[in-house]
Amino acid sequence: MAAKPQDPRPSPARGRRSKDTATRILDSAERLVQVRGFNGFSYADVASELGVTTASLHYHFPGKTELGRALIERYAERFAEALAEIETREAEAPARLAAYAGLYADVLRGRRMCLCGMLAAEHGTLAEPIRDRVIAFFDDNEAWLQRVIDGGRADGSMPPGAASREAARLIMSALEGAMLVARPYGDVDRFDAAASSLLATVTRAPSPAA
Amino acid sequence: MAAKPQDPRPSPARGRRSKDTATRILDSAERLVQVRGFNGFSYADVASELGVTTASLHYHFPGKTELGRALIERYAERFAEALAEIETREAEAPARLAAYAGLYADVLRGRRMCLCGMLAAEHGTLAEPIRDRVIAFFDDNEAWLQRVIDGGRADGSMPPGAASREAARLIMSALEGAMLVARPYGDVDRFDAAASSLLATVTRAPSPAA
DNA sequence: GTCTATAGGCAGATAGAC
DNA sequence: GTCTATCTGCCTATAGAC
Repeated sequence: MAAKPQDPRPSPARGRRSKDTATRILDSAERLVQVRGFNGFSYADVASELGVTTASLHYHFPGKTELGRALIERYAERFAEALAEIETREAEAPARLAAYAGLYADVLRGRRMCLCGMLAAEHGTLAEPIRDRVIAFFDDNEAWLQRVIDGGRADGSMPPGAASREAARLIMSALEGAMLVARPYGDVDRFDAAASSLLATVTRAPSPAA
Repeated sequence: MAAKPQDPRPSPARGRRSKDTATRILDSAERLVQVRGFNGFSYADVASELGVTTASLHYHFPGKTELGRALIERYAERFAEALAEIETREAEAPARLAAYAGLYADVLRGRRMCLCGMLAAEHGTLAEPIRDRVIAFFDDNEAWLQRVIDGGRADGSMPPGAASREAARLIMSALEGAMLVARPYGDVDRFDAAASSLLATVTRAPSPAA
């Protein structure tokens, strides 16, 4: 569903050769958006990185909006797969939350911002199809987090507490913010520290007073 | 130290007439950066908003970098004043933290992102003088929060807990992230909910287990 | 201080040859 | 699919008149 029908396979035999052009465009553009922002990169940047012309990019993605749309769709797809993988790998809610934070840390280690966090900052300048998908990404993340929290409370691995929806929103927002702030410092430790103290407060039992 | 010597006052008698041009430029550019990002606005945007030409802007701020620098400096100055005002108005640490979060909520109500949060997202494309000042802004905020937390623990208005520096970083990062995420939704309530559950966890006593 | 005029470059985008 | 060539428009920035 990404960009083209493209079933009549091109030359590289589709086995495990070099990726096709559309994929390489997405890879390059994705990194550029995560590092420089959607308004901070151009077709020319991608083209020169790939050694092709901008006309070629326009063949695969007619406009910057379509490229952006494809970028988020692929990103959200991969993120969803990573979340599913966490659920099969980690049984308990606290470990799942820690692994979730680890996903963010991995992105940050590549000196990148979360794609959708970046687009959220620029949302005032984005076309509607892109805005909509940014929101859908956040909604999906929240829903997953909420399910994890509810599950953890049900099986006793998480203490009871405030509404799970609010907790889910806090976790996602705080991790996005921790990435945002850590990046100018070039300091992943700063993110890790924020993430672990966040998860510590969410995971620990509520105070006796509560 | 903002932009010009400008002591030989111009026509408007400097009493309480319309603001001078440099100030009006800063006001317009500030809003544009907070809504659209530094790479999402142009001199032409500011000029048309003010009914002047871009050449006039270049007289006051030779380049976009100098404008950005002036923008942050003024923003940081005003933020510092707001923090000082909070300290005189609120005696106890929890109230001070709530007022701090209220500052962010006010910005968000104007449909704006924190200026430095926005610039942090774009930091990969910014000139060094701007990057440096973004970091300085965050450092100042963290230092203030840490002092508030330490003070609250000393006077008993805050429970003891993990390192105050980490707590300060978490608060600032989480509030920046809550703004970032809430803005595409156009939903200030979403921010308020995240802020209050954040402050609730920071303000409440640590768990019996801890 | 603000203007007109303009330079010079880069942006996103398209037509049409190969 | 990818290229060359080109368009139009916007961008930052400057020179010089008023």
